[in-house]
Amino acid sequence: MSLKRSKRHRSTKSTLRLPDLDHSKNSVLQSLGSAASKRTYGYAIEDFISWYCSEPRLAFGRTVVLRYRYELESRRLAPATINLRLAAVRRLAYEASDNGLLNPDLAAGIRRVKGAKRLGMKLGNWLTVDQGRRLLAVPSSGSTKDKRDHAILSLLLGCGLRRAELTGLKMSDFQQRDEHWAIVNLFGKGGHIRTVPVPGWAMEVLDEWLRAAQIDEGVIFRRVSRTGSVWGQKISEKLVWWVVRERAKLAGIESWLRTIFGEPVLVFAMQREASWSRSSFSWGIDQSRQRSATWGAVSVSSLP
DNA sequence: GCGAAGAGGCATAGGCGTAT
DNA sequence: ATACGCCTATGCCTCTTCGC
Repeated sequence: MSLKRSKRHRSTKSTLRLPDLDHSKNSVLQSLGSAASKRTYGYAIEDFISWYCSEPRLAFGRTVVLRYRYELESRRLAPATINLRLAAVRRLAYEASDNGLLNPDLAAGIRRVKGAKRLGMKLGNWLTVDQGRRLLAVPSSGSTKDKRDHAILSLLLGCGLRRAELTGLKMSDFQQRDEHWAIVNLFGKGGHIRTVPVPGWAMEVLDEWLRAAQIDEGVIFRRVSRTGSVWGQKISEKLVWWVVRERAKLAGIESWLRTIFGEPVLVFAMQREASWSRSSFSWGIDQSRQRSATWGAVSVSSLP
C-alpha cells in the first residue's frame, strides 16, 4: 500500500497529456453550478488545451500560463475575456493538482499569474425614459404574438427582470400583497432571491396576453406559431433578445441595441434620468454606490 | 416553403466575496 | 475603501429545427 502511495506521489507530473487535461476539465465543469458557467469555462479550457498541445511540450506551470496570457493579449481580446480565460486555467490547475496529476508547486505558481488590468469602466448604453416609452408604445396588430411580446417588454421594463428570470416565470410566482401585485421569491443571478413589485400597467398588459393565450397555470411565456396558436413549455432567453431587438427596430431606436438590457441598473438609470448630472451620476465608477443603488428600480411604475 | 424559435459559438459585462 | 478573482449573466451573430 505504502509503495502504491509513493508511486502515485512520484507520478504527479509537470507536463500534462490530453487525457489528464480532459479529466481535469471534466472535474472543473462538474464543480460549476450554472449552465452558462459550464459553457463558458468549457470553451475557455478547450481553447487553452488546444493552444498548450500545439506548443512545444513545456511544464504546465507559471511560465506556460504567462505565455498563454501573452497569446490572449496578442489576439486583442478585452481584459474581461482574458481574465475569464485565466480563471478557467487556474481552476484547471487546481483540479489537476487535487487529482494527483500535477505537482502542487506548479499549481501554486499558476495561481500567482495575475489577470489583465481593467482600465476604467465602460459607461454602458442605457435606455432613457423616452426610449422606454417608445418601446412600449410600438403599435400592436392585436395578434397573440404581439400581446406576448408587449407583455415581455412590460415586465422587463416595469420590473427590471433579467431574461433568464422572465423566461422561467410561472403563474404561481405572482401574488397580491396589500392590493399590489408582486413576483415573490424570484430566483435571480447567482441564486439570489428577491421579491419584485409589479406595476399596475404591466399587470394589465400581462393579463391581456394570458387571456389571449388562455394560460391559467404553469409557465407564463410560451411559443406562438405563425398562425397564432400557443405551444411549447416555455420560451428561451434567446427569444427574449429577439423580441427586444424587433421592438427596438419598430420603435426606431435600434442603435441603442448594444445594451445592458435585463440588468436592474438599466431601470435605475431610467429612474434617475430626470435628475441626471455628471456629478450625481458617478456610480459607474463608484462600486459602493453602485451596489446600494442597484435595487431602487421598481418605482418606474410611472413609466407609461 | 416560410416564419418562429432554438442551438451553438464566441466575446464581454455584471456582481459578489475577499484579499490587500 | 478598493482592486481583484471568480462565477454567472448577457450580446449578437449564423445555422438549424420545427410547426403550419
